[in-house]
Amino acid sequence: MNDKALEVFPNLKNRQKDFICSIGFTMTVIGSKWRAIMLWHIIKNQPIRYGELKKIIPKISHKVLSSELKLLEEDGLIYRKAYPTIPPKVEYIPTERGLSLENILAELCKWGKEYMS
Amino acid sequence: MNDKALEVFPNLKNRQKDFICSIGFTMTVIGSKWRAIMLWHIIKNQPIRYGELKKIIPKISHKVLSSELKLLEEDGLIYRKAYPTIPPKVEYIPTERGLSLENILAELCKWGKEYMS
DNA sequence: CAGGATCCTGACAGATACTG
DNA sequence: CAGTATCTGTCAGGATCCTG
Repeated sequence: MNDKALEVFPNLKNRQKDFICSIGFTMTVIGSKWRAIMLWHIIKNQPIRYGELKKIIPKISHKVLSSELKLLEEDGLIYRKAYPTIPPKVEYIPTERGLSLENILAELCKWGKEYMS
Repeated sequence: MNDKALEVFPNLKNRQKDFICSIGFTMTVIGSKWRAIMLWHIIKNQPIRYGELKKIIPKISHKVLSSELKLLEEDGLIYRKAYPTIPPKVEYIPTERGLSLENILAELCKWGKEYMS
């Protein structure tokens, strides 16, 4: 039942096992406190560097930012391009799969805007 | 900045205060583990009774189901209609505001389906 | 600059039992 | 039937300091 999902999202097995419905599955992928926001900004500002992302989302901690970036990468939603320079430089860009969520994120953004000034 | 949001979603002040972007706001409303799933089934099976919802989402516990229902009600996304009979009967139906999320939920469902069999 | 390593805490979440 | 009450555990998320 979830075999296909686990094939495509290998690290999912460490997070949640069985999804009664596909909404639960999608929410496991983007439903954390920061992941949707991060993916949104990565899409809108690609390529974006670690520090820039931190500036755009100031409230997120380094630990959460880096661990969530890793999860997004493991889920194949973003791609991490590291330049072996000193000081290091890392850029993040969305993958095709990440871009497939753009419409949803845009809708989330739009809906929320109606209740904010 | 969030004054309007707090007006319309009074109980939000107990959950999260400042939203850097509207995606974060929307996710606070529907981004929990169960809330999106619950709202989806309430929309699709309205009016739906407590026990029916529990059957559709078997993995959720009574405690979480009832507390999340209360949150959905406080956020004005669903309406709770209680019949003062014995045994009690309660029906849940989406409000206009709840229905305004239907498209988003449908998209979440559609996206997830592509990765499940 | 872009993180990793630790340590810590409260909110989320589950199990079970009970009730008007 | 539709929930509470209680007790417990887990884990996302935060603070802080360290490093190639």
